[in-house]
This record gives sequence, structure tokens and C-alpha cells, in this order.
Amino acid sequence: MMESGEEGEAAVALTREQIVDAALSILTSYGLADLSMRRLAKELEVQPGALYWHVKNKQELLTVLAERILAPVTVAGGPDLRAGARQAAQDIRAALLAVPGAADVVALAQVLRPELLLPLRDLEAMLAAGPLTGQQARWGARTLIHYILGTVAEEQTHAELAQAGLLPAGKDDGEAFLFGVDTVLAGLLPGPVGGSRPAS
Amino acid sequence: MMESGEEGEAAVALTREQIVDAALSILTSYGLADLSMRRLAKELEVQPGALYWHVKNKQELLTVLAERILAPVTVAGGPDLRAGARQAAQDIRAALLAVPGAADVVALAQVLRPELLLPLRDLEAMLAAGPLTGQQARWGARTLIHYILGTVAEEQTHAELAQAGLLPAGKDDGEAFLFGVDTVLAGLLPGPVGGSRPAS
DNA sequence: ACCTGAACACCGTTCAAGT
DNA sequence: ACCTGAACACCGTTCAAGT
Repeated sequence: MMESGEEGEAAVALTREQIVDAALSILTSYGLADLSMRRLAKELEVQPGALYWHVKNKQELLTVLAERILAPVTVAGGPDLRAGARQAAQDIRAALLAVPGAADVVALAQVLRPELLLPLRDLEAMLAAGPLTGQQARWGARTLIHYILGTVAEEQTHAELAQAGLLPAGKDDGEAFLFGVDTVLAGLLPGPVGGSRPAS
Repeated sequence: MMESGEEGEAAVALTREQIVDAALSILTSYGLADLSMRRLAKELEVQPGALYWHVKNKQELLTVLAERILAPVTVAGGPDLRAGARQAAQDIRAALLAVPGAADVVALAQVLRPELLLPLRDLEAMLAAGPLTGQQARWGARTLIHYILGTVAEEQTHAELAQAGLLPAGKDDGEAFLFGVDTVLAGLLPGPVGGSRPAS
């Protein structure tokens, strides 16, 4: 009843997809500190070396993980540039917060393979479609992205240490986050006079 | 000729200061990836376990390292708030860039023991001395700090990977950095009309 | 083509025992 | 008081050899 050529009790071949799925699952359930190649191999019931037939190394794995984490985010440009960028920032933050350690993983990927992180590129494209010069859009997007990754990385590190009992638990402060986003956007896209400083 | 009670060829006692000095030296010369407790012990010619009599664990060591890295920075408030904050941001960045991996070390310390990072607290105090409310100053300072740490962490990760041959070397982009700082400050402290968007 | 087994060169941390 | 020796429970990566 075997379909193709395999024999004996050898399991069907491990795939790259399975590895990434399992990695994301460990990350989601146990955090970045627990995501090791050996732990991952154990979860998949293979020897650690087996993983290296499917991925080049741990960095490459983290890079595709970053891509997956941001994949659900769609950055849509509307008529109001400031509102659109604000929404994008909020969506990116939400996607990151869904996965412990995601901010660190994405920050690494942005150095290693920034071209894979489409939502972040879309954010830049969105800003470039407004009144800004190309360089202003590029630098402005980077400013926003660094701010987002920095804030979320801090939140996630705090959460990780709190879970380990090393720190009291902190609150999810979306209000402080938006204050920063609005500050950057006000500096980048000055609107009507008097309305440029974000409300507290 | 021995001054006090020690005998034989036992070296003088290891001190916490020595440990921190050696750690900073490894960090400066070889980067964060090479700063392990074992490597540090080897450098000091002691067994790894000896370190744990002087420091609680690696995290505590990194925390005091962060304090030391930022120690040379003095945040001085002048008449022009925006200029002062700009200078502070630049000085903090310079102190971080002097030590590979410093941005990551400081980011960890800011979660673990933010009260030890005086220059970062001074930056907040400086903003609080202006027209901003307490919350605006607090959130504004955090926005700036997250931006600074995020940018420098990216630069340093890039440099580390470039040194390992995994990436082409990147340039020290102080101009892009200042664009971001000016953008945040323009959003936070809107000045005369028409002068609020940073020059490209 | 895909994986195992085994090794290499590491980690952080603890702790009895020594001086 | 301060440190050694030795262990525990891990890492990422490579690679000959097997199927």
C-alpha cells in the first residue's frame, strides 16, 4: 500500500516548512531563549544535524521566521498619509507582540536580509508616496522602524524577565507607544499649525 | 616583606573592579559574542566559578558594564532645549559606538536596572524642564532613547556581521541618525512655523 | 536524497572541598 | 574570605557513514 519508493519504517522526509513551523511554535510557547537547534531537533524527533540539510544555519532560520512573523501585516496606503503610517506602525507592533522575542528576531533579519521584510519596505514606500523626498521617506521609515522595534524589544525583554521571576510584570502600554509614533509622524509630516504635538 | 596575612604564592585577591575592567576590554576588542564568563575567567587566569563570588551572574555583570559605558556622557541642560537634547542624543550615541555590542548591553540594563543609567534619566529630566508635561517628557525621552538604542544596535549588529564576513561593511551614518533625532524633537517640541521638518 | 552517530569546541551556573 | 575542581545541563555546527 505504499505510494512511492519508501520502505521500512522510515518516516516521511522532514521539510523546511515543518522546521519553520516547529520553530515558530517553540518561540510562541517558550520564547527565544528556548529556541535552540537542539531543542528544535528534539521537538521534531530528529538528530540536530538533520536540520542542517534543510537550513544553512540558525541565522537563516531566524531570518525566515522574521519573514513569517511579519507576513500577516498588510500596509495599505490611503488618502491620509499620517493615519496610514500610524495604522501600519500599530499593525506591525501587534504582529510582533504576538510572538515572544519577535522584535529581536526581526531586528536581526533587518540587518541580514531587509529585503525579505515586506511590510517594513511597504512602510517606506508609503511615506515616499507623500510630500517627502526619497531620502526623507527612507530615513523617516527607518526612524519609525527603529522606534517600533526598540519599544517592542523592550516590552518583550521585560515580559521574558518577568516570566522568569526576575522582574515584576509590566503592562501592555499601547498608549505610550502611540505617543512615540505620533511624535515621529508629527516631526516628519507637520500638519496644520498648532496640531503637531501629540496629545498626552 | 609581606604586608598582611597572605602567604605562599597565592595572587592578590580578584576584585569586582578587575572583572568589570576585563569584561569591558573583551567587549571592546572582540565583541559581545566573545564575552562569556568562561572566556573572562581565562583572561583573568581564574576558574569560571571564581567570578560568581564577585558578581551574582552574567546579567548583573552586563548591567554594571552598561553603567560604565554610559558613565562618560554628561547631559547638560542649556537655554535651548532642542539643541541640548540633540547634543545629548549625539553624545549617547558616541559613547555606545565606542564599545561593540554596547547598544544591546544598555538595552538589557534599561529593562533590568534603568535607575543605574544616569545619562538616560538626565535626558528625561532635561525634557521635563521645558514646556512639556511630565508624561510628555517621560514618553518623549523614551521615544528618543528607543530610537537611539535601536539605531546603534543595528549599526553594531551590522558591524559585527560584517567583521565575521557575513555582510559587506556599512558606513557610519551620523547624518541619518541626526535626521531621526531631529524628527523626534520636531514632533516633541514644535518650534517656529515652517521650520519643524528636519532638513534632508 | 536525507538522516544518524559521534564528535569538536564551546556555554552559564552550582557547590563541596580546599586554603 | 576567596578560590579550585568537578560536575550538570546545556549550546551550534560539521561530517563520515549509513540507508
